[in-house]
Amino acid sequence: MPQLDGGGGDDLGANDELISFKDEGEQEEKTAENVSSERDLDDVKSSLVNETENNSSSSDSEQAGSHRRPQHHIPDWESYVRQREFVAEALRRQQHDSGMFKASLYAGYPLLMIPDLGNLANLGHLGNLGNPYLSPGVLSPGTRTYLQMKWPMLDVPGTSALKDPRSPSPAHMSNKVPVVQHSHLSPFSPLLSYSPDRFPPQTPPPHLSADTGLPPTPHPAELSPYYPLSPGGIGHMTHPLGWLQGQSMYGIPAGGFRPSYPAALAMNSSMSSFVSSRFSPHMVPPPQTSVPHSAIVSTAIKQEARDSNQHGRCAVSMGDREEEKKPHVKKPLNAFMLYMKEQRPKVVAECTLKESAAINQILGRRWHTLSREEQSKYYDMARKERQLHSQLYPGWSARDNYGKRKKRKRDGRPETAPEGQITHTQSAAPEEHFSPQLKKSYSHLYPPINDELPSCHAPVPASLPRH
DNA sequence: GTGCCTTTGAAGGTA
DNA sequence: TACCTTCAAAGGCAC
Repeated sequence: MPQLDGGGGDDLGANDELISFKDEGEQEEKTAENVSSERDLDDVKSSLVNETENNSSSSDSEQAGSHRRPQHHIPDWESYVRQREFVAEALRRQQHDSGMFKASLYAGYPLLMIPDLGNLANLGHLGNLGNPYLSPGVLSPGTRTYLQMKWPMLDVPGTSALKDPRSPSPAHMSNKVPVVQHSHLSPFSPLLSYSPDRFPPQTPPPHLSADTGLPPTPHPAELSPYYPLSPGGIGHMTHPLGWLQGQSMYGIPAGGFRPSYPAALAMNSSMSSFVSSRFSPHMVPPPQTSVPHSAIVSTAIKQEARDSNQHGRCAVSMGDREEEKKPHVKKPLNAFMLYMKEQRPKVVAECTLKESAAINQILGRRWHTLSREEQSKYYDMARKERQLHSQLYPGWSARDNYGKRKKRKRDGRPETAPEGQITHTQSAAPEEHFSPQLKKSYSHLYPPINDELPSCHAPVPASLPRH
C-alpha cells in the first residue's frame, strides 16, 4: 500500500485497504516486474476509461502513459499550507490570549477548543477557516467551540510517525482538502449535514475538566494509529478518541451508545467533527453542545417514528419507543463515497451536469483511473471514518439501518445474464446499462445514433470493454 | 412527497 | 467461502 509506511506505525490495521486493492487485482507486495506489469495493466485500463475524458483540454496530461498525474490536489497544496499556517498562528494567539489550553498538553492534539470561534472566524478570510465543515449558523458568539486540527497543523514534537516523507502527501493524504469546494459544505464532512437537529446543551460531568471538557487522564491503550502519540513526546496526552470511548465526555454508557443517545450524541458531535479531522487539516468547529455526529440523521427516523405512531400508539411498546428514539446513525462513507463527495462539485462544474446518476457514472470511471496512491488516500480516509464511527458508536451495526430505506426496486432494469451476473462493480460500459429513464432525462446529451454516455467530453464507445 | 437512478465499497446475511 | 443484499451521497426526474 503506497500510503502505508511500515516504519512509522502510522497505519496500523490497514488491511482493509489491502483487501480493497487486492480486490482490484493489485497486490501490496510485488516485485518490480509485477509492479511494472501492473502499471501496464492500469494504463490500459486507464487509457480505456480516459478515452472519454482525454479529449478535454484539461486532460492533456492525463494520458495513457506510464505516469498519471494527480488530478486535482497538488495545485491546492500550497494554498492549503498557507491557510493552515495562518490558522495555526491564529490559534496560537488564541491560546496565548485565552489561556484555555496549554500547548504542552494539547500540542498535536487534533482537537482544540476555544471559547469563541466567532472571534477567530472574524479574522478576515478565516471566515472560511472552517468553512468546509461549518454549517451556516453553527458558530455563534459565545459558543464554546472545538477547533479541529490535524496533526501536521501543529508543531508537534515526536510526530515522526506522521508520515513517511516518501508518501505522496507531505503530511498525510487525508489531510488534503479540496480547495475547489462549495464553501458551505465539505466533501468529507457529512457530519455537518447529517442532521440539523440540535441537542440540548449539557454540563460536562465532574470527571471532566471544567475548562477543557476533557478528561484528565489519557487512554494510551486506545490510541489510534491515525492520531499517533509519541511515547516520549506527547505520550501524556489524551488520545482524541480515548476519552470518547471509555469515558465519554457526556457519558456514553459503557455498553454502547444506544441507551442514551442524546447524551452520547452531544459528545459525538464535537468528537466526530474533531476526529473527523478526518480529511480536514482545517477545523471542524461545530458547537460542542448541539450538533450531533454527522452519521446521525434524524429525518429518516423521524419519519419512521411518525409512521409508527400513526399506526397506533397503543401498540407501541416501550421497546418500540426506544427504537423510535434511536437516531439514525448512518454508515460511514467508503472510499468511493468520499471521493465522490470531493469530486462531485468539480464534475458538476466541468460537465454542467447536475444529475447525480450521470455524475456518479463519470466519477465511477474516474475512480478507476486514479492511481493507487490517489485511491489509497480515500481508502485511508474511509478507514479513519470507519474507525471513528466504530468508536463513536460501538454498538452500531450496519444492519441497524436495514429497512430504513424503502426497498429499492430491482426489476426496473433488464436482468443481466444469469451466468456471470454483471454487477455494478463489473459491468460493461456503464452507458450500456443506462436506464431508459436516465437516458430520457439526458436526451439532450444523447445523440440519437450513438447513444452516448453523458460524459463531460468524448464518450466511451458503448462497446468498449471495461474492467 | 417519495422513490428511482447511478456509482463503489463495506458489512451483514444466506446457502 | 462465495454470493447476494442493503446502505452510504447526491440531485434531477418521474409518478
